[in-house]
Amino acid sequence: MERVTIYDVAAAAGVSTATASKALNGTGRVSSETRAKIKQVAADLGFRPNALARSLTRKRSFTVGLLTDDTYGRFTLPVMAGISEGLIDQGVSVFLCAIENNPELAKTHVDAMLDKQIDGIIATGKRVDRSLPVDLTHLPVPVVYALTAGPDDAVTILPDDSQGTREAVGHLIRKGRRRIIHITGPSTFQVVEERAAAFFQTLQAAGLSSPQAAVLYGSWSERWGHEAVANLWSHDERPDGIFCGNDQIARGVVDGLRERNIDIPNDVSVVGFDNWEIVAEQTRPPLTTVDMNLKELGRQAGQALLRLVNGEAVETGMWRLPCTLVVRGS
Amino acid sequence: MERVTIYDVAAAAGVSTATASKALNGTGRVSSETRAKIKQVAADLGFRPNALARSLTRKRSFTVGLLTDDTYGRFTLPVMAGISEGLIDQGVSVFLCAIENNPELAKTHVDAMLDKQIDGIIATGKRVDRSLPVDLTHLPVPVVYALTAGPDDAVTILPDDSQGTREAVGHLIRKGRRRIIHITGPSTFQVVEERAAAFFQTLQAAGLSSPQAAVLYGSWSERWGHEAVANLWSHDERPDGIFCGNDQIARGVVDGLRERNIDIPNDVSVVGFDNWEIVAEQTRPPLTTVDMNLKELGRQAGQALLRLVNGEAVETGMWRLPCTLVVRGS
DNA sequence: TTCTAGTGAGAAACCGGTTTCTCACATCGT
DNA sequence: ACGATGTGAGAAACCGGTTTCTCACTAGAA
Repeated sequence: MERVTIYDVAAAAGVSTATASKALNGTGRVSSETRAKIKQVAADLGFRPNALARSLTRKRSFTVGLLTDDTYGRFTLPVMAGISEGLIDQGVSVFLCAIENNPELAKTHVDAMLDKQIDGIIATGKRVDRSLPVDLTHLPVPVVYALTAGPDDAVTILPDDSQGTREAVGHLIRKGRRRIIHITGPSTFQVVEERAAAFFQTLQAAGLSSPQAAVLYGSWSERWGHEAVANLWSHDERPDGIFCGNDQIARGVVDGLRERNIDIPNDVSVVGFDNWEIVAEQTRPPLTTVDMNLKELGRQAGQALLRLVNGEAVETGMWRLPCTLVVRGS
Repeated sequence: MERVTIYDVAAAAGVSTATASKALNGTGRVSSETRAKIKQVAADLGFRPNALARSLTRKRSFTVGLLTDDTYGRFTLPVMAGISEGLIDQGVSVFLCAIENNPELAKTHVDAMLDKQIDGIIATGKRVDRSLPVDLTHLPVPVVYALTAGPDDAVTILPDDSQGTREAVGHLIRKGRRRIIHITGPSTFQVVEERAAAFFQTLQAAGLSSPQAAVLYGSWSERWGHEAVANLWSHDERPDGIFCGNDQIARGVVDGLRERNIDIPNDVSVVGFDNWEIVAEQTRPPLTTVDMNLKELGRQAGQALLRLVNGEAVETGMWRLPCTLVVRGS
């Protein structure tokens, strides 16, 4: 079970390791016959270069670190899958580190990754207006931020919440809804503000009235959606279109409406946010919702990091990636 | 931003790199004064050894691979967190590879990890009766299986589904329930069979009748739970205790019962499985459910792998880890 | 024919550590 | 006073690659 080294290949091909290395990597000057022969021998022997040794001289480990504070969350895994998918053909692997909200743990992980000579770091989280509990600004490697706050001069990749909101509200308007409200999370979240602003703007652009009361702030829970419906239906002025801040709220809203025997989507249309399939598909009826394309976001984060690692120029600042409306039954 | 090497430390301390290495690692023969001095110098200079170089000679990379087919799932992340938590103090990092159900992708990832000289692999999945789409039996590194099927002579770590079932059903019995049924997933799943068997056994041991109809097989969805309740309540013989195969089914059951104005937990008690907090806590009332302690499972998988890597003896076969009943309002 | 330029290949240094082996020197017993 | 033993430290080899630099040889130009 001994690994085949480049020495074995060189010996078997009757050349020096220098020539073998050059032949296999397509660098330096080697005649095409020699190159072909060495490649053949390497293939026959099942030679696989030791990435550690290679990294040592190349000063590139083909490894990136993914830092997240979203241990149980639903955001990290799709982002991770996207990163990994976008980088695997370049031979890049991903260290995933879940650091909860623990600064010491974060530091430990960052140090460990640095010691292992990672080429760069992608920081990701669950809130775009909070940064991870560790300072990544003066590291010897580039850092890309995804779904979490980073410094202004870094690349930060986020979903386009405004555009997603326009998609959602536009859909409601096209469905003929006129009394549209927005039930969302705590106003302390930046995305909540952003979506609320886009919400008002879209209504206004469509010439629809937008009373102050049209946005209800609460928590990110089903319970809040349920409760909001109870409040709304205790008054006379009832909406016919509801745009929710996430799928859990939407789920609570739909359940609340169904308990009142309100026909979805004929009497009231509901649109969620996140496209968390496990929630959206099991809601009765299945939720129409906004997908943030997290996998694509991860992929772009990976590509951006790789360009930075290669010293290529990358536009810094916030990148906004479009969301997609997924139309289902609500 | 140049990294400090052991040469810098040695030079600054006026010793050879051999002595510096021995002093810093506590190996070889070095006088305690010299050792102290070198350590001091290393600390002053902020020396951090290059893990790549170290791995090259030590033939230990302090890196393990985690292979999973559970891209969006809720199982992988807790397991991962447990592994990482249990290994980080030993300086071990984790490569996470989401391989979906794609054999080629799996092979690519495994090869990449092997090239990077990982010390071992943990294979994890979403079904204990399915193996990953890649053969891990003849690898040059040890493999531990968690929540997925592995060969008989390997270490496979699983939750103790039977014990979890006993906890759940025992709880119902202690609550005075006498007509207990089990609503669960497809009978093609091994865990479904296992839990059903433990279910019957527990009832029998308590001297309760166990009609064949007491186990209802369906899908892992809320919809199925909802539907099962509709079927049950269209007959006369109604249960007063329901043990569900997962929290989503339980969620459907609870919703179905609430729609029928049945008082939970006074008229009927419901127990779920998984303790998927996002579901269990938002159910009204919150779900009493079985927690599989996935984080602990991950931790143990990590420890077991590390022992194998160190060449220590580890008992092979299936390890069953106890589940914990989490009592909430249902 | 001689000088120059170009080509293919290898020796050796290097990346940054670890480890073996050797050796000078101090200590001890007799 | 002398050999046996023990101790601290360094030279050098090594891990498995990559890369620079040198060199022999060939071909073309003058």
